[in-house]
Amino acid sequence: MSDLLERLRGRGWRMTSQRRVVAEVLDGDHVHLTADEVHARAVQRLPEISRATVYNTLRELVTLDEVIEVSTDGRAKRYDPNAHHPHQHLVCSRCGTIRDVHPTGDPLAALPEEERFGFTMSEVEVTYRGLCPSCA
Amino acid sequence: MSDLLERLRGRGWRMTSQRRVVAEVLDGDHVHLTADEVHARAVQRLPEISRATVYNTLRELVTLDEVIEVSTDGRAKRYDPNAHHPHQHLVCSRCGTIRDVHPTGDPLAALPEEERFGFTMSEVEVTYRGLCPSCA
DNA sequence: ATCCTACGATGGACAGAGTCTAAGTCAAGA
DNA sequence: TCTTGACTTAGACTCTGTCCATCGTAGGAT
Repeated sequence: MSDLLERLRGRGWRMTSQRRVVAEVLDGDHVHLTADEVHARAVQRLPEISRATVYNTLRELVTLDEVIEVSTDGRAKRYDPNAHHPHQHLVCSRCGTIRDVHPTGDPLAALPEEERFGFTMSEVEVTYRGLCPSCA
Repeated sequence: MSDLLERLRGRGWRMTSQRRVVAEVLDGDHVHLTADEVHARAVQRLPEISRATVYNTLRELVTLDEVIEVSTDGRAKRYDPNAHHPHQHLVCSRCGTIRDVHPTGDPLAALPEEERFGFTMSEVEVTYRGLCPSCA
């Protein structure tokens, strides 16, 4: 993650304690936190940090492709720091747990030319749903 | 869609004018409307219908697998009446247009056993993203 | 080391999407 | 026709996220 801080600095990011803390929180464990969860953890380390700053910082990290935004449930978006290894998500329909998974093959290839309607394809997002072992 | 009304009646649904109107709106053109868009169209036909009723009815239709809930943009959920033909979605990253598409093969098959982490798989949701001809 | 200033942080108001509740209404079976 | 529980309503409320005016400070210039 010091990598991340380095990269950001290299891109002209002004390094503030708030931004550092947000980056550190994301680096913690590779879970998929909501913005408010990130905020809650950030507050542990830097009590004055505001919600707006966390939202702003997350938005920037997404723009810079350092973090992926995932919305698996139509409620709060979740932030996935594992942005440099292409992967998809497996979600438990009951408890909402999210796991990163790696399907075989290129999912884009499954869409035949005549089903692309002249679109310029750029990405595919796959969400597998089911029950996790504890919920099943 | 009269089919739908029949099926719902068969399942013990109390048939009210509000529910009928919501079903008719969904049957209109096969676009992917948000709940508030459904409400706006329902009001044309039944001015007193309330937002809460539209939300309730949509939720029930989703529970009964008569309509699919799609959240492609992390904002308002959209409702897809094409629930009886399995399909996926192609979304324009700029204008948000959604098209139903039919990939080849079973997307579930792409997830190898060892990547399922003991989950009982039930469905896969694939969203292709790109620019539509008008936006490209 | 200090000064400047533009970029970033703050918090509180605001907005969009959706849910809940208490009270009123009505579909459909007796 | 009567009855009753399911359905509807309006509006308050919650949750997620954005905006704005103001204040603070990182980091280059001196």
